[in-house]
Amino acid sequence: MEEDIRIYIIEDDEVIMESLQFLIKEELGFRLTGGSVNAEDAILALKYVHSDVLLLDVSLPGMNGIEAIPLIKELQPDLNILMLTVHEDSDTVFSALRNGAIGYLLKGTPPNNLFKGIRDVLQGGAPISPSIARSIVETFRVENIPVLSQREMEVLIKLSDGNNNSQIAKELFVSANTIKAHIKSIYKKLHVHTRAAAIRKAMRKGLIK
Amino acid sequence: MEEDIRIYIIEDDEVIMESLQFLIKEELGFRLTGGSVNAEDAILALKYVHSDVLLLDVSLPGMNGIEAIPLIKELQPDLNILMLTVHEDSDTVFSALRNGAIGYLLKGTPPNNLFKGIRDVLQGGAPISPSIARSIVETFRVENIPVLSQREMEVLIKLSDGNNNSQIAKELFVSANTIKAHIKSIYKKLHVHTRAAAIRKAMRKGLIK
DNA sequence: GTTGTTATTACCTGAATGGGTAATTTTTCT
DNA sequence: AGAAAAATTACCCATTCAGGTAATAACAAC
Repeated sequence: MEEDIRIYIIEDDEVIMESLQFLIKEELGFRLTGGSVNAEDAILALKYVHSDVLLLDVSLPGMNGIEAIPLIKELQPDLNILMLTVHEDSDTVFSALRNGAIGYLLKGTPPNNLFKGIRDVLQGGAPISPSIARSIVETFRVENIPVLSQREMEVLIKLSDGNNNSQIAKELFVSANTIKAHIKSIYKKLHVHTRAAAIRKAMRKGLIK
Repeated sequence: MEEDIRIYIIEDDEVIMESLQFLIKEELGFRLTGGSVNAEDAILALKYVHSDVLLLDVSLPGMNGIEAIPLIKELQPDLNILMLTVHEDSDTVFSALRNGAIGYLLKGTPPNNLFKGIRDVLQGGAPISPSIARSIVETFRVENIPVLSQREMEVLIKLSDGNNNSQIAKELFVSANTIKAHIKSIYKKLHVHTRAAAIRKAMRKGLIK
């Protein structure tokens, strides 16, 4: 009773795009959620379409795939990004990984390897050098420590003390509406939607003790 | 514009009790919130009376002062407990400190020292060996790790993931009311009143990661 | 065999939260 | 000087939370 793996594709080459779409549509356990021919369009679409895996071409017209990664991660932090590349150029791959991609697939790879790579990701692996690559990735990735403004930090700390919005407002001599605004902003930066989750994430990231 | 320091006394010796009550009533900046002649009565009263400092006689009829400490701490975790003792018996003092008392006052102490001792506490000190005692206390105190039941832990973890009550209810196959009950119980054990504070405390205590 | 803890559910109420949108002011960076 | 980011406030709305009270059942401890 597994759910389909939802896949989104960003690829400008028509032939490759159609071939990938065809393969995914036909393969059991996979579902296509959409596709774009450039990063800019994709970023607009990805605000609304949620997927498990993104196949992202490295070379795109306009913004290239690697530049797009952090922007996409902003939208969907938990989306697993796999780069699509023609040859295994280590510089390219490394900067992709450093930016937040989880692995890469070679464009010439046979369908079965492609599917295996995608399934690997969902099981916590990283395609191509399955396990080792993953640990390298973790090491190299620049720990995306969210930057909260000074004011947001003050709010966060009081939040963690168990204060509610109006209590914080009083202590900081501003209106409760302001505190709400700050908290919304904190949620956005930490990618959470509740106070409880915000505190946990903030503690894990070392923002508060 | 300082607020009065609110003091509660538990002392079975009538003479000493009256003498302390008199002193506190007369002294500027101090206010008596109540008194009991034994721990059992006090525990009932302390459910309703909030104070800053509790003067607690070591030797009491029935439950002694030291045994009473953890029970009182359950009711008012932030209450500063000062033991009243006749002689500086280190065993007694140490077990009091280990149980959660913050310091001790000798019964023969002149009024001014008494007041100073109490003021010390409110300023983060610990009477008798003002600063050093404090750090010793912290070291010796058995870290009262709250014991959450298995079910409460499950709820806590899901809470920290940012789930709300009804989401947790679904995942655990019980009603949202049940989750509410568990969360209330968690709050009681952790001495908090909000989710945010619960998460922080739980993380600090190592209950969750 | 009674007492205590845990788990479960329910109902009520007022307060608080999270999300959306929008606008102004101040700071900061370029 | 002009653009971008941070801080401020406001209003609306539906949902959620926190606290209080209460009751039942299962199970362990004493």
